Amino acid sequence: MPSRTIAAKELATIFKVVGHPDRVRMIEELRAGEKDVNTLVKSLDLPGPRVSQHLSLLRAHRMVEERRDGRHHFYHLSQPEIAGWITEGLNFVEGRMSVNSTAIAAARELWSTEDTSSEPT
Amino acid sequence: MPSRTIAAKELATIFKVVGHPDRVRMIEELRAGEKDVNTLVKSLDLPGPRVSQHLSLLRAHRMVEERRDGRHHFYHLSQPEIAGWITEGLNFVEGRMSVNSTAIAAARELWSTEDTSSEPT
DNA sequence: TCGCTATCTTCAAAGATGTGCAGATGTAGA
DNA sequence: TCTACATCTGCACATCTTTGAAGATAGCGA
Repeated sequence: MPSRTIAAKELATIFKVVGHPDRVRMIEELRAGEKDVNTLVKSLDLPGPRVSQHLSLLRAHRMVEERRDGRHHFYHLSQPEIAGWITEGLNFVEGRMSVNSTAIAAARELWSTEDTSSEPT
Repeated sequence: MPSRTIAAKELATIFKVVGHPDRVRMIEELRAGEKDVNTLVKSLDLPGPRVSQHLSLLRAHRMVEERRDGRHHFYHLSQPEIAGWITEGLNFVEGRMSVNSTAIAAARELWSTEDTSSEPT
């Protein structure tokens, strides 16, 4: 199989994994640093099992890593730069139809400023 | 609906659209400039209707634009920079399991050098 | 003009995959 | 044991993908 076919398949996999609103939001939540499952459940306002499933998928694709402390499971991005890359996608969202572009601008504002990731002290 | 929810939904849509190997390859093919459908069919080695369907989806999301000349339908990226953005995703592919990383490196080589897009003379 | 061919799109149906939910099952601390 | 935290399982539902056949449009030659 030619290398560009392999690469296309792998890239598509990544895109597919990120291609869900809940998961996009989870990654953006984790941009600011590690969080435990319950915190995510509350801040995303989603049922527990659902968050758990999304995390399990992200974990399977090595996009997040788990750290356990007692009964708390903390997750963090294994490649924090991925959050910035995702945000860059907003450039291709703007200018498309059926989009409230002020909402996009606001989100970009929110997500570009919070880059306090994984830099311990 | 909060702006980050809207943005997450829109972003997820983009990711989902790009989240298919055929479509990744199509976008990378179009990076070098516009091509007609038959050329894509041959270079991707895919059945015609399938290419057409993928193009139709990309068109619906304003990622490509069509130009007709006789019986030929030419397509080009409406935002050529999107190809570079997709290639950046390779950074997050490398280092994951079950991936032949030399193939990824080769693909990056291929795709990063071909940036002769939409610059007419 | 008529028929033929090439190019491309659309449609419908079957199969594959992803999602959402509810309930059961771990796991750790009190 | 009881409770809180989190995951896992199985099923119904929805969406995506693939394929083949049919439809639209444009050029070409008799």
